[in-house]
Amino acid sequence: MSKGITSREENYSQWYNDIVIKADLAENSGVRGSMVIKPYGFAIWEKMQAQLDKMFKETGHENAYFPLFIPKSYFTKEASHVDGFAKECAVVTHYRLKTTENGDIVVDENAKLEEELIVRPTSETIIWSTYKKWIHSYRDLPILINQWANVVRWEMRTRLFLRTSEFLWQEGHTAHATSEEAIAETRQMLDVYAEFAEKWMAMPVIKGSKTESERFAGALDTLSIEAMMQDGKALQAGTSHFLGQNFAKAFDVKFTSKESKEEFVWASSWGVSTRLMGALVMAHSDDKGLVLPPKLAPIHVVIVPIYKNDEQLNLIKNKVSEITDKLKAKNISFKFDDRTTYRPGHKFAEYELKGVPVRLAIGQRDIDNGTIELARRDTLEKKIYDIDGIETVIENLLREIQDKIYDKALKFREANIYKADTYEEFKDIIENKNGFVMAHWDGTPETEEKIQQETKATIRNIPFDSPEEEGKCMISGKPSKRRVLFAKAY
RNA sequence: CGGGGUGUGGCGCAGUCUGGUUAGCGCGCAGCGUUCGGGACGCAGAGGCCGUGAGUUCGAAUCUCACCAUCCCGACCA
Repeated sequence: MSKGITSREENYSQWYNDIVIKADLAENSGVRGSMVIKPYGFAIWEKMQAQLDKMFKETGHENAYFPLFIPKSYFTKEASHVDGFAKECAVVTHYRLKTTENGDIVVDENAKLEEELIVRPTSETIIWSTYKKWIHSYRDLPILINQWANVVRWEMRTRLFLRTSEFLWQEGHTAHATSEEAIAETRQMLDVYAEFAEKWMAMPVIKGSKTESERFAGALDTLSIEAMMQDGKALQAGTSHFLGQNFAKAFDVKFTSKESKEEFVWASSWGVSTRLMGALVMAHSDDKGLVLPPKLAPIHVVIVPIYKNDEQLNLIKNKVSEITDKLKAKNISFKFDDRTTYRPGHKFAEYELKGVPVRLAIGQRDIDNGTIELARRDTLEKKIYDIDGIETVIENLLREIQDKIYDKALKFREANIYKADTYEEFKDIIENKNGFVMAHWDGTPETEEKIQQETKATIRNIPFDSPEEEGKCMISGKPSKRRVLFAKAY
């Protein structure tokens, strides 16, 4: 029984909170809806960032940085974009405080800004107002830029990592000469996200297009990857938007084409956020704590010494340094936990909580026999190995764990994805089985809305790999060419 | 923004209904000793203007009012 972690069965959402807090990933701050990301949590985020950044650069993108503040007038140029974000914007109205006679600090009303500044909820507007200056000719295109930044969306209800008022993310903003090229970029980046989710986070995802009503504010098309969490709910893990010429028109960004014609620029934008941390937790962890895929674990191997006196400890230390030299050579990260203030059992529990993939325990008994105990976090299995060659065992095991937790997540998803042909069936699955439902839909926002109202399930996306098949909408009976993905979502 | 809950040592809570000497408990913390192959044990410690303000009362953690903070559920959203 783990100390202080609510079981998934008992209360899934409390379980999630417990893991985030007890594994030392993050905590609530003094600011409503904003969290402190703690060193261990941030280390995982840094690993995610490093890999994503590498993938962005491999696909030809460069990093840049745009301002946190957006003048209100920029923000309001693209109508549907404003509609989408207006209700959740933090606004800066003053630039100075003053001290009153009784010592209170108050806003200085004389320091009112001429034009209010919006704290960016996303950066399309500030970036497109900048691109206007950069783009004149087809020779200036494409522009392939990413930025790592924080954004603020004033959410009604927040949850650590899954939805916070301020969050960290990356946002790519690209400009192209043709529609085809922008569409290809949009799709390419979705593929990058999917690859990252599956190969690094060990989290299978379903790629598809959003319906019109779920589209990003200002986009012509929004693509998403959707992952299934252990409670059967969907989590949107990344989005990539084809923006058409909407922002180019709003910000008057034109270029002269090869044919000497003046044309508006085509755009894409795409992003993933610290929400991925929440996805990572909910995809793999168990009632004992976090389970991390080795590729994102800050520490691959923890080594716990078991000893009765200094003499034994010194023997162990010597042996361990031989092992760690070999781990270093293989680029496997490790921690030798020789704290004298905690006993081994305490450390075992602690690293299980933190999801360290592999644990080694070594005591006098092992020194005498030339052995070492290895425990893997994903299955909690323990086994005795010869110290000789342990680094190779670990190297292979890390790879195996990475694959195994992916397989486990995939099997779980497959076991919890259903087909429904009637609305009765559909409602039964959504209410009683928890999971994804593939069903026919007539393509209208009205039907989508009705289903959401009645069941709380939404269309997560229209999967790319959903095969063409003749069907009838389960509500209206109108013809439908393929099934779409329904689920309750985070 | 609607509904509900909670504010008491660092953390988690009891005490509040039925006001009364010194506000308890568990964990944690600091000390000594014994321990150390799955969250150790003993001994003896430190640490509280009971969320804020006003009121009722001889007397308030406890009753009243207001405010603030925070969490959960809904609507909205990555």
